[in-house]
Amino acid sequence: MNYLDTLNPSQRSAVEHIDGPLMVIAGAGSGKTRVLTYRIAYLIGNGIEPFHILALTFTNKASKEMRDRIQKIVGHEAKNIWMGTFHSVFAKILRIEGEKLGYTSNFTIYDTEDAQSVLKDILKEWNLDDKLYKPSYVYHRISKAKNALVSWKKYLQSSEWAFEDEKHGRHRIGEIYKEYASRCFKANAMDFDDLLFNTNLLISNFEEIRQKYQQKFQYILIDEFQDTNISQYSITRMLADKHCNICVVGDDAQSIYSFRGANIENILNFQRDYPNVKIIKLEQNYRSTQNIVCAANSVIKHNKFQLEKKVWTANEKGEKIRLLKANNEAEEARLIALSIFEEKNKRGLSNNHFAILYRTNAQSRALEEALRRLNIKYKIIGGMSFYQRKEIKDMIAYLRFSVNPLDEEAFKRIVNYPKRGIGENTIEKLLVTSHEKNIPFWNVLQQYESFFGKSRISQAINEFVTLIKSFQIQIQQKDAYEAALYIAKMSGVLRELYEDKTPEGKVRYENVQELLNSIKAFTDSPENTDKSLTSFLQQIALVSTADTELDQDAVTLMTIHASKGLEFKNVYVVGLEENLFPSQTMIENREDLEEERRLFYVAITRAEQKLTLSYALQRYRNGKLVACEPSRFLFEIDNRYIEKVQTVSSFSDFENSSPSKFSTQSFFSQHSTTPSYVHIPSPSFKPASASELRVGMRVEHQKFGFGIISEIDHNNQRAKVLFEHFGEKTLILSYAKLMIHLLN
DNA sequence: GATTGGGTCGTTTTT
DNA sequence: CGACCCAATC
Repeated sequence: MNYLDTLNPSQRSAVEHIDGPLMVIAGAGSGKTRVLTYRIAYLIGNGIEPFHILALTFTNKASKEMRDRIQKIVGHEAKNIWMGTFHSVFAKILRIEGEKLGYTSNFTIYDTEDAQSVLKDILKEWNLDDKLYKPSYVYHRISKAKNALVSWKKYLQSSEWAFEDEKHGRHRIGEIYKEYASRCFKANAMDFDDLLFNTNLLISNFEEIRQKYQQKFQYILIDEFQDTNISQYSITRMLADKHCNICVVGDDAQSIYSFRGANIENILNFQRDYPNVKIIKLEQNYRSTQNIVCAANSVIKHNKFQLEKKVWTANEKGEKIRLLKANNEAEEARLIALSIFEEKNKRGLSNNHFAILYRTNAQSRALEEALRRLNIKYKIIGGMSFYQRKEIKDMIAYLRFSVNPLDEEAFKRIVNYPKRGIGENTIEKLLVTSHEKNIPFWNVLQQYESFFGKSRISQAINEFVTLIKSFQIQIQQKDAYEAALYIAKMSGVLRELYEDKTPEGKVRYENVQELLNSIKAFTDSPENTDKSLTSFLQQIALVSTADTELDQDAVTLMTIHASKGLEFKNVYVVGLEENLFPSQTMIENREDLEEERRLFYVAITRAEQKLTLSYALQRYRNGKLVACEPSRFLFEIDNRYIEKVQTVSSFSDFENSSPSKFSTQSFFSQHSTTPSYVHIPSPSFKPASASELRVGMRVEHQKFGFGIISEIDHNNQRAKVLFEHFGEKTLILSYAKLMIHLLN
């Protein structure tokens, strides 16, 4: 097996360990994915059947990538490995076995929005103060309980949880939890946490199911183990109970998901639960330069909680880490965009070698604008995903409701969209009757007249019921695509959007078409054996923001959380300001601050060759401009690895630097965003590359901006300039005074 | 029951 | 700045 020869001794011993518990502590960039894939290939090479292997990853993308890589070594057999995220694998199992718990196989998966909407209804009905009982907070609390395997019954009994709630004056959370669980159950729906919670119930309460899956999953592998929660660990432990062939891979220094219930102590628990565990540490980093690795180490050493580990690298020393200071958010974005532009020119890199990482999704705006101005292609991972758009959620709600007519959240979205004359009062009446008499509202709907009598409204409701029933028939008879197409047409959603001729309306129409295309792709793909609509819905409910394809040539913008597991030649980490990163809410708690620092560690270790950090002195928050201080994390990096970059960052800096380097000239242009030409000031100046020349500009003594040279035309002594502006959104130029700055 | 306008409010990270 | 909620009208 020649692929083994490419491994170092630690990696190799991890790969060749077949039986018994194994824990791999893998530092950043130490070839963790490689070890996992080779290990699975090695198991198969040693006669273990692929369908006896269960591999759990953090994102769908990671599992897809791993499956592809295994396939390259072992061939088509890789298809039979059970591989996926915790949520997707257990959703699959629940579809098969869920009846034991009272769910049907076409249960709905409620996303965060659906779940919070259920909670909102309860809080409203119970007249609870929605400041004290914010749906997001209640949801978080219930989620936390579920992930710690605390049922609503236990929650109500436990003094510990009640104590925590009473401390904040929220003594009714237990009751809300109970009501919420009951409503989800009646809707034949599970939220994200239920997928794990119910799997736990299934495996612990049903002997025959436990044995069945213990027998099936003889070899279990878990990636990103540091980010698993109690619920996830409990499932895998029960599954591994018989054969004890469980291999976990993780890095305590990269545990960044405690807000989702991730429990870093699982690493310690694992050693306690499996005393004969073999522990292997992967400490050589193959990804980054020495400077980057050392800087990362100098940061993480400030944390108290960590396993002993020395990450090192044999790579070259590399450049120092650059630190940029900007006056404000917009300028920070400009500096980054400019740096990418110059870096591309200087080293012939392409867009996909760059990533910009930030703490919160909202930070992407300024960056987008700056990149657009320089015509640099970019893509944003996360933020508002395709499936979260209103028109898509509406369309999906039709599909969901047709598949599962108990799905209350889907019902509420579509019952009066497009308009049918069924208003809020009617819906409210309907749902109250359903809850009070304990009759599924789908039944109330069908017998609306016998409850409320004949009226214009009952007419509308009957038509709606007939419509949905026709959809149900389509679903039974046709594949997912044909059924969905029928539903899109007959429901009136397509027509409604088609008739909207505003630009946004057109985009929405196209988006729904795009959704239909993706359903077509789903039914056409030979990899999907189950082509039902149910199966499609299940899959899309669990796609994550990090699953987006990365291969097109664009600069990647994303949160640090979404960047886990990825690597880029050049990385920019922006917004390093106190109260932003580390975030304000994290600063109050010492332990949380450690997690925040791990987040910084993750950000740094994404970079292969060049790392740039930046912060702004002013930033907009709540629409107000506030002064910012540099992040405490910046002071924790050992000075040896940092270079502070003096940037020409404002017009006055520009004007005050050495006068001999300037020349002024008049300048005419139609519009600021179109490229313009400027004359190169001194005939003797022959810039070797575009990046050696910058242009500053002043209009009417106050508006100002910078341009950068994108092309040099030596024959005509002129250069093409792309202008960008700050201070004004659009600036139509009629006359400007230019200052040409020669960097050399 | 639908449509419009004004006012308020808030900001972490995600399966 | 924008998303969301509520009250006042058609």
